[in-house]
Amino acid sequence: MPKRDHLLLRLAVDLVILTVRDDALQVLTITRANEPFRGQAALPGGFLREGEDLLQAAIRELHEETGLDGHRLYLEQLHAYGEPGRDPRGRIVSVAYLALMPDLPLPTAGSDASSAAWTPVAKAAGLAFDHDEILAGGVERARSRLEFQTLATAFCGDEFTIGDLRNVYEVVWGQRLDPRNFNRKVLGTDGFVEATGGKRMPEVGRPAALYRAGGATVLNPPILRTDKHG
Amino acid sequence: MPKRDHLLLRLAVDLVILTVRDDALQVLTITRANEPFRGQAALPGGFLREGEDLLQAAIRELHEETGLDGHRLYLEQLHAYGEPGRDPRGRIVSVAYLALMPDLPLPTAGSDASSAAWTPVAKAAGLAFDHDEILAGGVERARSRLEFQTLATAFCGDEFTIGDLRNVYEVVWGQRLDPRNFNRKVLGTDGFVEATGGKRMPEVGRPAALYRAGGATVLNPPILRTDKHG
DNA sequence: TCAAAAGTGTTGCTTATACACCCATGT
DNA sequence: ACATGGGTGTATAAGCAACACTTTTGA
Repeated sequence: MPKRDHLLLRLAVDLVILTVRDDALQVLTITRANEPFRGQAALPGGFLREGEDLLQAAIRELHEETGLDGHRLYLEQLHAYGEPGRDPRGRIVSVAYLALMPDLPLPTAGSDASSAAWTPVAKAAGLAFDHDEILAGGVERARSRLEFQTLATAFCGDEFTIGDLRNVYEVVWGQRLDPRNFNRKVLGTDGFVEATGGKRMPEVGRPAALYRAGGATVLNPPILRTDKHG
Repeated sequence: MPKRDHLLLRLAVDLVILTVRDDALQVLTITRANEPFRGQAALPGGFLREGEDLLQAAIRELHEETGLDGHRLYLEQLHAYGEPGRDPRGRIVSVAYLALMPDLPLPTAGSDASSAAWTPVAKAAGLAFDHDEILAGGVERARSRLEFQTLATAFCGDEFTIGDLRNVYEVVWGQRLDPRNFNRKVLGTDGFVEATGGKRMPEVGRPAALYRAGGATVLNPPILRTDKHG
């Protein structure tokens, strides 16, 4: 058997970690401490280890970079990138994962050891490697997922108002939604959210009922972007 | 840097090649000539080579197994599988690709060198490795794609009737569709199909107009499965 | 003339959208 | 009182499923 059938390579797992923060869709980036691309922003990630599944590696990297428990976050595989020249260090294939999380204070943030920072997706150009492309794929996946699945709740904390949820949609899609119709769509979908019974006082205006994420994952009927079709 | 950060592995590309044949959704399987799983059915695939992109590898494997030009087929990446124990030969991560093609005679079929054969998806249990799971993922992706994209035409030849196209949907979804409504949906979607001007005589009944694939890829409005929501 | 598949018209139900309107709070 | 966001009701429009009906062929 020819040698070329036995190409050995390393496998990286890169993370597109998204949150909604300050009314903007933001992505967690790190500043590279080593060459190549030293000092440049990049997506967090690392190499697959022995005896480790891809998802396990994604959860581990997520924990290492943010201190968060990846088991409790929404995490899905995005795409594999394997262009020969994509990493100057050699032949490295990357499997990208998408993580969605609420705007929590990062446990490792503030420590000198961590260079993780939130960057608005709209300003996150010029990432290292092919991470611009990976980020674009992750953002588009998230946008699309909101249409057909209930995971907008993954951007919210344990308790949230319908207004919070609507804000997630508006920020992720970059599009205004009718608050009244949105309300009914969400409450009319069994298992999307369930009332906690509590209320939250806004700075101004009527108190809003609080909800937590329901058991459903598919969103039927879907909540469609109107400008979806180019 | 610890050694475990430098795990070397091989990367395989496996293909879920689907067609509609004899009114059934069928998948191309090969019979394994070597251990492990010698003599057992499996999805076609092979190892990534030096200097080769993942998609290039998929196109190459497709050509080697079927003799077909992968550049002319619908081909998309499905998912990466990396469970440590998935391949007895060692640490092998597999990236699965989905290919859709019309029911053409395979150029390599019939030759002793090739063990490629069409197997109805409904009967394709017990494949080698984790290929049952990969196949299931590919089939579900194809079913879902038909709802929102125009690629049902990828299952048809250069020229086809609306009835042919409807048969693709019915077979892939395992669901009957109203011929009259289907007709209007397809013809009412700009760029889905364009008339060639020709007609085809069926064995019995009125001749049907012939069409070829149009330029559109997104299907707006979508053609939805009714039983979609479990 | 009949069977079978292609294709058109129409009806009525189901949804979505747009927007009028009311509710509950802080200032 | 009024500004502000939360929430309900409703009319109009659009979409789709169901099905009656016509067309075009071979036998």
